[in-house]
Formats: sequence, C-alpha cells, structure tokens
Amino acid sequence: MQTVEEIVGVMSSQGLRVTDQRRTLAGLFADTPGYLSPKDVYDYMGRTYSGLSFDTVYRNLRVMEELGVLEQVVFEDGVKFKLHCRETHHHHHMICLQCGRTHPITFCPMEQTKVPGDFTVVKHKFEVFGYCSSCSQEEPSAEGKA
Amino acid sequence: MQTVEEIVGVMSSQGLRVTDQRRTLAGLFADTPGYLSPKDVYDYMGRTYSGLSFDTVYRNLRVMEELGVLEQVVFEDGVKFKLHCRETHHHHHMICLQCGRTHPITFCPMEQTKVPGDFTVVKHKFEVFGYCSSCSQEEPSAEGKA
DNA sequence: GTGTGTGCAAACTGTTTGCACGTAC
DNA sequence: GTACGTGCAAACAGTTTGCACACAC
Repeated sequence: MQTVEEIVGVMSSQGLRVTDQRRTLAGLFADTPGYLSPKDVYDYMGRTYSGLSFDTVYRNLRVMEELGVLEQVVFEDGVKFKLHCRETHHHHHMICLQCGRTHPITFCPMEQTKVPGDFTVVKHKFEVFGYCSSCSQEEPSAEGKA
Repeated sequence: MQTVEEIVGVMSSQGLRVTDQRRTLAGLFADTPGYLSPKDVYDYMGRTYSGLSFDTVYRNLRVMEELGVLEQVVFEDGVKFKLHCRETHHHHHMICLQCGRTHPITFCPMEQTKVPGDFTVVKHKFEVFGYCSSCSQEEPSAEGKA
C-alpha cells in the first residue's frame, strides 16, 4: 500500500505532470485494497470529471503500470489493476470474488513441484479465489464454479 | 486424448450435425497436444475450407466447449482451447510457451495452503509456464518474464 | 512559453449476432 | 422436407491512436 503523495511523487520524479485527474486516480488505488477494472476506474473517475473519456483512463492506467505503481492481471472476465505489491519476497494471492481484495500467500507451490529435468520453468501462477470474511457472510450462495 | 470418432460420436449423440468442417476440427484437436487460439484454428481450417469464416470457427469452438469436448483457458495473450482433460482426478498443468503442449502436475498446492478460517475458497489456479524438452533446445533464450 | 495531458472521434482487434442459403439427417 | 450449419455482413465491447485544445511546469 502506498499513499497518494508517494504515488504522485513517483510520477513527478519521472517528469510526468501531476494533474487533478492523476491525483484522483492515485487516490482511488491508494484507497482500494483489491483489483479494479478499467470500467471500475472510469465509473469512479466519471463521478468527479464529467467530461472524462475512456482513453484517458487507459492512458493513465498504462502510464502508472509502466511506472511500476500499478500491476495488471488478466482474469477470466478481463484485465484488472491494483497497486503493485511492495512485498519484497515472492508471494501469491487469495482473491475475493466479491470485493476483489487480496491476501498474500507466502507459501509458493513451485518449491514443492517436481519438475521433469527436461522442462525449463520460466514463470508460474498460483491464485486462490473465494470470498473473504466480510463478503462470505453476505454472499453465501451464488457463483458455483469449482 | 480422444480420437476423432469419439469426439464426433459425442456430437452426433447430442443431436448435432456432423459436418466435414466439424470433423476436421475434431481431428485438429485430436492431433494437437497443446492449446490452440481461435486464430490458430481459423488458419488451419482455412487451408482446407477456402470460404471459411471466423464466426463459424467461434461457433464450433463454443459448441464443442459446451459439449465438454474442449476446454477454454484465458492466457495473457488471449483465449485458447484444448481437448478437455480426461484425467479423473484433479490436477494442474505445466504449459510450454513455445508449442503449447501441456504436462500434468499431480501435486495440488491447495492441500498445503493455509487458508484463514474466514476465507471461503471457491476455486484456484496453478499453472507453470516454460519450455518443454523439444522446445527448450531450440529456444534457449528469448521471453524473459519470471 | 513549451510540452505533456486531455477529450473527441475514429480506427482497430477479438468476438457475437441476424439473415438467407445450403446441407446433414 | 426440416432444422441445423454455414458464410456474409454488420454489430458489438474493449482498447488504441491522431489530432487540436488546455493546462502543469
């Protein structure tokens, strides 16, 4: 997690202009514990900036991703963004299907995976989906895919 | 893995017409050990059927997925299809970034993941990407993402 | 004042749908 | 013969790009 000022600081230190819109965007991600889709961002920003266009949202998401402030993940239902993890060591995530909030998993399955000698591992993905404490109470049924 | 006849049998048993095109499509997947994108399928099929249209490819991929013959997976670079695993027990995959071939991983990391009591797990994803024996020799460098 | 950021419109990719004709059954 | 499959064209969603104006620096 980072504060708005930290994020804004990174932007200006890279020679990027700090506009109201970018400050708001930084604030949105600083306050959001989980993942946001471009549409989520657009909807939120649109409340403040009436003339907002989708392309500016995309441009700024891209800029902040290239800056290393945001990270992008591809889910079944599309691309989403969140603040880049500041954790120093390698980890994975449990992701709430309702609120998008993430919880770190320090255990890495690769350590225990027997890889055949002739297979060269480049990267891996381990993600656990479900409902977090707050959401599992409201959302006990629905969404059935195992 | 299934034979063309097995796949075709499933189709006709469900009241679907067995056209030349669908037979060829079944043959393509029966002969392909890895994942295929809709474009891969279109390119392959287009060699045989000159007037082929993309929408028919999509329609048939969808039909075969709904039939349970194919399974669809979302990768960073788009949606891909392969024959649905016949393995009876739960497993994961090592996926070759070059040829798309998959190798089963019987080890399931969920068994060893400590889940907080207040998190309800719905599903999980564990995928290992790299280069298989045949491809790691040809492709020793390139693609650097860990 | 200069150059970057923005909104607008349009292009573009991947995918889906409506329609009329063709073909498996 | 009938209903489903196909190709074509068009629609559609998500994303990107070109341009002119606006604003952060």
